[in-house]
Amino acid sequence: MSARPRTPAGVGAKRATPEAPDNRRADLVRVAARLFREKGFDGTTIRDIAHAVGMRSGSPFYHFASKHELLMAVMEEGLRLGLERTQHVLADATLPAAERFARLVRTQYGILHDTGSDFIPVMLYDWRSLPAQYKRRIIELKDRYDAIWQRTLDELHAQGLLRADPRLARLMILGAINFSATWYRAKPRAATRVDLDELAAQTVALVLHPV
Amino acid sequence: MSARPRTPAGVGAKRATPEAPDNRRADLVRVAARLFREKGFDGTTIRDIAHAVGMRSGSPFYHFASKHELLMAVMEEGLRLGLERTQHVLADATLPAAERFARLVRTQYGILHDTGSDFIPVMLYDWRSLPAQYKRRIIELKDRYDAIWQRTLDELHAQGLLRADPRLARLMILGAINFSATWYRAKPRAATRVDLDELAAQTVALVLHPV
DNA sequence: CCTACCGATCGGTAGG
DNA sequence: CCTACCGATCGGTAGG
Repeated sequence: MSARPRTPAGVGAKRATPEAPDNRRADLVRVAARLFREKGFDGTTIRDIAHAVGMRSGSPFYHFASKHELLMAVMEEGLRLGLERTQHVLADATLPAAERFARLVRTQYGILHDTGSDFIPVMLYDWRSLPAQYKRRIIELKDRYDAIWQRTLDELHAQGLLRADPRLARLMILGAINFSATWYRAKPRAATRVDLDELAAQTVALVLHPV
Repeated sequence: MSARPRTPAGVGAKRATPEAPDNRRADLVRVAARLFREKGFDGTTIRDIAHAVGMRSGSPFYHFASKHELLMAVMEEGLRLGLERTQHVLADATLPAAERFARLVRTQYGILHDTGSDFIPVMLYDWRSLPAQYKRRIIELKDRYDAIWQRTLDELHAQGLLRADPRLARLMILGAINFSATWYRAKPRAATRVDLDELAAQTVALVLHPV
């Protein structure tokens, strides 16, 4: 009956080992992301999450005041990680806009489909379940995300490489990519397999109009 | 206790008025679609649905064996209606592929956003909640839907108007359109308003490469 | 289609 | 972080 506690290794440490300070909370967020993605927010119980990290059913409430707060933590973590990866694409300021765009697209596919990248799909598909008061906070982060894309798309439009209103283009392109969360599987029948590099290249080919 | 009445439309019909034969079932499907779309399948109770059509909480089970069967009916109705509208676009065989494509796109936006068109969004966002046994039936209809799009996209690709693998193009284009279910509102601040005609035109501009 | 109801589940809490 | 538990909700059913 016990697959449980995980003795604190440190001397007087209460819950944090020196090597991994307070990673129980992080465990909960990561596992919750995976389960929410698989079964949805409503389809996942606190008990599911607790047991998946070796806790009893009441214990997650020691780390989170409510199930909704855990949902918000998942989304926040997703945007934090996503922003980091996305901003990294812009580090090289000498890159032509078209090349920068190709990397943004590839990065977004990674954010959706890399192993352990369950946070953003949860945000996309369980947005409805997030209480309004938490939404504001997440929207703030999401706006910074969008702004990065918008700058590059505006450039492409100015260069004549993008033939649609840049704001709508952003919504449509991110829509096309994000929707892959509903159909893309890393391991389909080997024959039909498309990897993320190929998928990204095809996305670029679809929307960029060479001059 | 099989819940399978279906009033015979004939002489001794029990609950059906002459003007509206057996429209209680249809009422349930329509109202369920709206509520599922707004609050999700798990976020909507049978009581919500029953009360919205003026029934008591147990009565929907006179028409549907389970909540899941009601969900399937919603999706089935959506695909039936969607297939009808989509096939209608193909009626004029003389239309050039590009024009046919433009109409397919516009039709799909209508299917997502016209008043009362809540069925397909439910399919898109609550697919996870449909039991596997029902999925097969819905997938069959969905495949016919996809096939219509695929034929037109294959033509566009052959004509050099579409610069991506046609199968991936279908997934990406329908993704871009379908994702509008998450952000498009018919009545935003009047200034930023985009109507469905404009949205469709911009989508075509984004992906078609004029030769 | 209604009344009356049940069994199970679930988020959350008290107290240690 | 665990034990033990509660109140509410919910899908579904019996019987008319």
